[in-house]
Amino acid sequence: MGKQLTEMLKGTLEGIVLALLLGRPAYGYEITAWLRDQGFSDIAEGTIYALLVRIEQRGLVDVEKVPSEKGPPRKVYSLNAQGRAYLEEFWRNWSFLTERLEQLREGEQT
Amino acid sequence: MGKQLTEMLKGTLEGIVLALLLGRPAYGYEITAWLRDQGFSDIAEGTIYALLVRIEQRGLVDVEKVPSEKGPPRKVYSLNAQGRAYLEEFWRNWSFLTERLEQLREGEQT
DNA sequence: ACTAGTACATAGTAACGCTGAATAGCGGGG
DNA sequence: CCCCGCTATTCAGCGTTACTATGTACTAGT
Repeated sequence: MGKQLTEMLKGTLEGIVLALLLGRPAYGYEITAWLRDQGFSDIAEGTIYALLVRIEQRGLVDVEKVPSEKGPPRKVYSLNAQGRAYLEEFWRNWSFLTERLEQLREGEQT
Repeated sequence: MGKQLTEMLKGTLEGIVLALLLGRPAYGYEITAWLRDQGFSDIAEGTIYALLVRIEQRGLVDVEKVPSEKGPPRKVYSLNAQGRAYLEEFWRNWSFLTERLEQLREGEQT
């Protein structure tokens, strides 16, 4: 992964995962695979698990342990009320940033 | 500044400053003031100066020392060829990110 | 027994932005 | 004169994040 994109992901990756969890509950391994599908070519598994631990400790998600037929039990995460509020704040901040950058980008071709 | 936005700025603030410098050369104090104007209400001065040192050491900008009538001499930064290339890469990465997030945000109201 | 695929966890590292303080030059008011 | 306020830059120390690399554990197929 490019160093630039890695830095940009800081703070954003969390929002991406929370947004995904708003749509449907999911577990770490699944999320990693989905991200790779989306073009985040080599996001390390460790990154996702660490992130999930963080958002769990902050009380943004509920966790349920679900046995799997193909390996160790899955920890299925789902967004709770606090997580939804946090996600909304994320979108507000994201909008703020994109607006500023859009302006900058347009001003460019003057 | 919100913690969320602080994290989102990582990697992005650098692009913002480079994009600004593409438009016109500027010095640290000026850049800080401009950012505050743009709504980045309390970006620390120290942050900008550290960032400027970084991009200078990476050879993305040229520096010229210009005496000031109102204080110590200014270090005026201007984007060079390498910096312009780096900025283009930044915009590519930024586009990638915004596209992914736009998709996620739309999928939300389903 | 060995391998591969599934699934989670963690210690150590690097990079970035923030906090808080220090330094330095110049102007004007008490 | 001296201190205050504005301009302008610098630096040490901190917290957070994503990456690297490795380890654990369960199941199925050979």
